[in-house]
Amino acid sequence: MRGPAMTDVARLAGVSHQTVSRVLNGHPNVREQTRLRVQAAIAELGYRPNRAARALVTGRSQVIGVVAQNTTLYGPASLLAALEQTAAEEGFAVTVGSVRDLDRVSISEAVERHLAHRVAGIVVIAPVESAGEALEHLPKDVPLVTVDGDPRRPVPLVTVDQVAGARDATQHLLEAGHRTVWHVSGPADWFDSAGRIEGWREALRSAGVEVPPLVPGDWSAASGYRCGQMLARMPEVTAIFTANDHLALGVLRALHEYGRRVPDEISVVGFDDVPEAAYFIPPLTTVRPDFAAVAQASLDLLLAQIESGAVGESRQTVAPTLISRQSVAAPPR
Amino acid sequence: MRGPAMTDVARLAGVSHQTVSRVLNGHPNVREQTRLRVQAAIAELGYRPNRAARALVTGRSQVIGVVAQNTTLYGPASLLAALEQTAAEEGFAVTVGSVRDLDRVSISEAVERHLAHRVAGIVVIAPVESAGEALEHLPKDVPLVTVDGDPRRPVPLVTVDQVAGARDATQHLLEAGHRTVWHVSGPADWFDSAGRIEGWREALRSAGVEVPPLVPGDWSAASGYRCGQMLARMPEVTAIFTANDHLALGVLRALHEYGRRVPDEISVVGFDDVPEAAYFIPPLTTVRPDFAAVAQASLDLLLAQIESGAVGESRQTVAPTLISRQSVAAPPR
DNA sequence: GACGCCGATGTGAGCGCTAACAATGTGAGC
DNA sequence: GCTCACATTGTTAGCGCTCACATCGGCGTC
Repeated sequence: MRGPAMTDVARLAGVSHQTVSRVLNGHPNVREQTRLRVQAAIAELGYRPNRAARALVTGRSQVIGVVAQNTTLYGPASLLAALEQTAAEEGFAVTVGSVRDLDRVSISEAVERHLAHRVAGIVVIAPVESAGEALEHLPKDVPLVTVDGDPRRPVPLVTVDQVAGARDATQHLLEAGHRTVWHVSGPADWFDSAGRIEGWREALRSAGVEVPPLVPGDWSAASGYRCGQMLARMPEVTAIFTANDHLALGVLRALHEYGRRVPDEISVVGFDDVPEAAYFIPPLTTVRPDFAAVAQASLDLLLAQIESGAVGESRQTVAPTLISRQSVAAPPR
Repeated sequence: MRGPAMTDVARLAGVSHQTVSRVLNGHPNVREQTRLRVQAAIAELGYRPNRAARALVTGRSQVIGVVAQNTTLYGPASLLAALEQTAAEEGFAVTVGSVRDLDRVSISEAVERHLAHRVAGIVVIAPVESAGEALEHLPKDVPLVTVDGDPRRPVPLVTVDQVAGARDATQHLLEAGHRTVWHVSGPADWFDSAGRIEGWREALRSAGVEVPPLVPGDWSAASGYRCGQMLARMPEVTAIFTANDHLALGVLRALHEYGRRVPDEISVVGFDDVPEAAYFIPPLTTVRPDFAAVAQASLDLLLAQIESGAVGESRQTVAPTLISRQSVAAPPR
């Protein structure tokens, strides 16, 4: 019942199994004619090399493990998909090890599970404070890259340039003529949140503008709605930058309920550019991170580590793009 | 550099490697005292069994392959996450093999890739017509379950009861007093679409009500917007059931632009209950599929096949729930 | 007290592959 | 014609594990 093995192919092609192995791995010193014969035999038998056997002998499988928490959120889901796509192009499979919490124990366990499978490398999507510590106490002998992780830790890191994105968004609102910009943030322990807050503050400060108090949310439309209910009743608020699009959606609804028109009275800018953002009421101006680029960069870093054997420490930042739609206008006079 | 192997543990515990194996696999005939000694040795060395070696000798790894197309969409992403969660509880890892198109060649390739890794079973998320054929021509010797696949094919299948969900949605609108219900559908080649269309038609027919022409969309908010622009200009339209929430979002925006108030003039019901649906303007009444239940059912079916060795043929249907919010009201008089 | 039985443990083989080395064949160079 | 270098192919030995079977005691039984 088991499929054909290398020896079966070898027998059919009239060569040794080692020659079959050489053909499979693109070894140079194989005569063209032999190669063709082997390939014909492979095709005839429908032979597929057994990855498990290869992994056993080489000590590494062509699999990359991804550790992530909530792959239902738009960001992580997009990233995961992009990672999978990119990995496939490089001949790697991806296994997901999702995790209930991003604390030290959970992450260690997920990583250990991946190690048991002898993955070639691990990508940890570790966007929160609590994950940072875990990463420094991991086995050092496996290639590892962090995505959206702690910028201060000495671990290879790829991340969207949150600060730049937030600065762009805030500046965009200031340039539209607003005296200042309010910010509905993500959860306090997320680096993404922190970066976006920093970019927002930076933009306001360098414009010499008063920095209003932070309005803390938690990524969800629900919390955006709650924050929006508050902001809607403050007449001095004319511009809001939310840490993601779903927060913006909640804010938009609250503003709508309070009869505050967007963008005539209040302008709103989001972050993420979820596919539906263009169909919010009104269409949302937002900042689009390039998940494909993040995935590519992560994989490049990982593959470099895998090939060199050295554990790197570089970090890469991917710049996001401001997508201008109709939720921003000049403030009412 | 390689971690400790079974023999290292055996040596430390003063037993044979086979006894270690027995402890690891929970074999009954091991003396308690021996078991403890072995476990102590495992802990001391930080030993992790090499899955690749086990996969090699057993011919099956504790991995489940998932084939899916677009894991960025809310439905597939949720399903994947649920599948991963459930599999982890059963001691299985999940590898994703995403696929550009759901045609026969792409699916076969993805399945073959999984087979090369000797996965224990495969879950194919195959919601479109073109995938159906591929599934009948797959190797029969690997446990396989289809999710949201072709109800007419003789393949194990788990699916959300689209028909029932759509019927509920439509009936809900009829009960609110609407004379009939229009439907913005998903793409024609998706089974989900077909089921929802069927449920909608069924509900209308059994209420003895005229069935209006179908308005075909493609899941996206963009197409919902286009359809909405058309429906907004038809005074006789008072109730719309859209095949998913994003379509509904597009429809809502179009209606808003045309000044048609929801739900005062027109009621709208969606499908999926995306987390933001409660924060649409107005909050969307929708149908919530139970992804966790689908994942559980798929895995149960798969594990049953894995254990029995037989390729099953059962199918399971998971009933969705209507979530009532504010986008539905009685029609204007 | 010899016998058989059963629970606990050890032994040897082999899963399918790659890495290292050995053994050919082939042609250039003298 | 013979040697040497090099390209091509074969041989052997595991990788770390499980499976099938062998072995070893201790127990109850007659």
